Amino acid sequence: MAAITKSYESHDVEKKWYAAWLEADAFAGKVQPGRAPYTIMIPPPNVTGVLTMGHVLNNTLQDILIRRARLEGRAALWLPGTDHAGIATQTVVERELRKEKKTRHHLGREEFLKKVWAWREEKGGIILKQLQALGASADWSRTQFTMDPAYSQAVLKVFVDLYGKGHIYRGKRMVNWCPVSLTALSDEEVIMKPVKGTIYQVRYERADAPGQFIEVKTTRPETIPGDVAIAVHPDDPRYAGWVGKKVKRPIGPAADIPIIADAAVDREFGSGALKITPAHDKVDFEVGQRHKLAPIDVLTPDAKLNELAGPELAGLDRFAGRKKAAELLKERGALVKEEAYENNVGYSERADVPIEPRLTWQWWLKYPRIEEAKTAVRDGHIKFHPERWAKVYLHWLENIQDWCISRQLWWGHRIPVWYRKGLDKETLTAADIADPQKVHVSLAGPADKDNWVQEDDVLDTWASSWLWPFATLGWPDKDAMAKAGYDYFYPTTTLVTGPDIIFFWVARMIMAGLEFTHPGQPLEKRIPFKHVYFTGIIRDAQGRKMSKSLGNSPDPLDLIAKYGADGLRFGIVSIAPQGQDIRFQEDRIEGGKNFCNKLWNACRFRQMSGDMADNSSCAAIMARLEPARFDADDHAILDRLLGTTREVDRCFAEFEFSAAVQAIYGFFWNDFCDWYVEVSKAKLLEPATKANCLAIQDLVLRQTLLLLHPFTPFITEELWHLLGYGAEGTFLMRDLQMENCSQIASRGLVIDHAAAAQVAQLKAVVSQVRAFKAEQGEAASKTSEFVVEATDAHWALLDANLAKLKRMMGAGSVVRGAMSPNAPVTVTAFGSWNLIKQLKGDPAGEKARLTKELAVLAKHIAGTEARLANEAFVSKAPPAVLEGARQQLAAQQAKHAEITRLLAALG
RNA sequence: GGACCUUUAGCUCAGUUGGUUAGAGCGUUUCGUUGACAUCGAAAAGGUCACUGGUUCGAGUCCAGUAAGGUCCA
Repeated sequence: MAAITKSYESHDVEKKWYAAWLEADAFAGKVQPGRAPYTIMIPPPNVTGVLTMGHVLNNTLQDILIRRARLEGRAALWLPGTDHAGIATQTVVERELRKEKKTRHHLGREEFLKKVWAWREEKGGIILKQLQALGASADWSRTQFTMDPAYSQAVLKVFVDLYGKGHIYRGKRMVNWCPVSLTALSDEEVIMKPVKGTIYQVRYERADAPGQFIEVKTTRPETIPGDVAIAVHPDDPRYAGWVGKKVKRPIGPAADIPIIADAAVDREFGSGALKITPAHDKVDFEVGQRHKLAPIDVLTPDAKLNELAGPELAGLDRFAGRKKAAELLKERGALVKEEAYENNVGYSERADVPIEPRLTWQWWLKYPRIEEAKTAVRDGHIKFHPERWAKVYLHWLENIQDWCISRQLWWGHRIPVWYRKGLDKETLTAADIADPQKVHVSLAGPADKDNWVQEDDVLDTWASSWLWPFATLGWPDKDAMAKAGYDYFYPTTTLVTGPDIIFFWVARMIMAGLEFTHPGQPLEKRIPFKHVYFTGIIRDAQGRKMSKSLGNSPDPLDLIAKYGADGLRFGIVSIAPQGQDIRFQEDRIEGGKNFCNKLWNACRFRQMSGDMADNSSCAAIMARLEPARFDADDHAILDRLLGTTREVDRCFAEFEFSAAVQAIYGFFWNDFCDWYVEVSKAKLLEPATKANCLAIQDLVLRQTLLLLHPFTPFITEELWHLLGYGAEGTFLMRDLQMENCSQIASRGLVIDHAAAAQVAQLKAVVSQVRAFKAEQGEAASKTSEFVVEATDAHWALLDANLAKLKRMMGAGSVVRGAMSPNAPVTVTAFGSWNLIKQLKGDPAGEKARLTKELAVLAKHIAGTEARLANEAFVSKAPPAVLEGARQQLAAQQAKHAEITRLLAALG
């Protein structure tokens, strides 16, 4: 067996084991009848994406879950992949084209798509490689892409299917138009931002009564040429005589527009009159419809004013047009006032420019299974962690709007609709669309393709990724489904994602799963997952979101190089409390690295302490234990091992990953390294106790490696082999099923809890004596001399543990005797301790010190006495609490008496 | 405007159904390299648990309200 080196070097270990795992096909998700499946579908990262800290957190958690599932003996499948990210990917390739002074239109659709595929082959999906550096144990042989042929078929089939069911329709409606990407967006892709701008108060002159004006307030004067009416509230007495009259449009082509009455007008806002511009505002559009007013669209698709805006404005972009419009209004005396104003403006998520409400033909989806989707979460078939997100989810479903699923892009799933050649798409009626002679909708397309033209638009990327949990398992192709294990792995077990895509993706996947999987079967068979774990968002130390533009995100690959993948994983999980945002601090990652080194060195100590014995299984190690030789420390460490194992079990059940890591950290560092390993040093010198002590160490290390493996897979696999826990050619990560507490306990291990409790008391004495030494200026490593005055019972206990105590507290000798007034003293729960120093004592200083301690003690005693004197407390508090208080008081009083006695001796 | 979250040590955060004198890591200070580990060890200092009321024998924890910060929806 190789000797363990002095410090842990992550790089080679990571490379070696990842390659070995891949070689052994250890990540394969296989159907294993008789075992429960555990399935995770990766939230497919954008194919243009690179690894961010958010991905690190998210994928570390998925890897933790999937590795733990393997250790629990479940058939684990973690299925990876990427999505095609319509706008993002098309933008990346268009940017490259621009370097050659070309646009996609120069190439044409077919050639452009070839370029995108070439880009994807060459540069897309590097994030998946990066995930491997993190140790992700996904089944790479199953990697999927939303534009793969089979996946695409599923997407198109769903379109045709939903169209056939009447869920999809084509409609000319107001959409969120991105003037940079030149496509419609869904409501979810619009981000509302408060914007400081100007509000203009504009007056419109009565056509029939010159000199009379009606005033409106607007932030968008450049749209005045598109005004078709002025609206007032029907019950507004100020305008009772005005409705039905006409006013002159102050700029743009001259026209008289009517004053109309509509209840949608807010009487409190401005003067209570509203300009109606149906082509450029959602509310105005609805008003226009009600009053049968034809919209006038004064903007081009890239948000420049068009000729309908009139010659002064035509050709200007919307912001320049706004300024110009204000100037024109001023010149014509129509501008009453302008003032600073802040309002919420919708921005395009991708292009970060204000969207334009725009009237266009689009494909819309009426969501299926809305009620079932609510039920699934409300009744707990799908559990959200933390639970509170359920409320956000349900609220969205309560207010759900039809989904605009068409995008004016080339990269994506082209909508499987064909129009008869020569049809004017702009003027199609609902009846036309329903006519199979005019519009054809199918997977295969029309037989006589030459007579038809396919729809130009593609589907929203989310209209493909909402099928992810089952389209990745071969759906809807029966053979592919059988091969992928669809019936076995679906519904999946857990989804790990960020709350920012709860509507985009989570809610839509639920509806898709309910609609398309296992028709006719109960809801719990059709849901796409049983648990959804929402991670927090990683922020920088100042609490800002990490972003490329701020440059405040560290490169995870740099962190891996610096601290190791295990260090990064351990660190990031330790600072990720459930459901809260995370402030990233690199020192926590350093802490992860240090923990790995500590683990490494504890194993190194074991290896140096004695020859390795049979470590081939938990049972083999248990057989080496000698319970008859157990001392209190042996009982205590095994007690803590079992307690920690139980705690980690609980944490996994509750999705409390950081708590799990902290439990393991505390146990291993404080209980094992700081105490048990140290007390072992005395035992290992004794032939009678050595073998048992080594067996206990072997057991603790083995079980700790198992608990840790999901969090730090590389170092645990390495140590597993270095300490002989696994045979060559086997893997902890694949071939091992961990024993749980009850299994260990059932092998005849009996923990003496009283003995374990005694260790806590001795620890307290050691700690107190160490502090006493430090206070007295004695170095911890110095072997100090002590005289102890104690009762027979206390001395007996101290005497039985003397070798260990001396080592732990740094004592040369500890002898029983009377306290000397010339030596400093500390009063412990196990007698009074004199520190014998070469220098003469300092009675005055000693007196002051003890007096101070006495005062603190007296305060505590008074508090405890008051509590116990309270009749209500004594009669109502539970017996255990009462007994605790009484014992505490007795201990405090005994210490008080002892210090009083020592003070008296000082004179 | 509606909903939710957060507020505990210098910093980042734990604190499970209310129960002794509120914890951890980092940072700070002091001391220390004897054979696991200086990526370490020993110890110390540091908190009016945001605020105001209430319930209770007992409140960081439960209830009501206030303030500050944040997120989502409209």
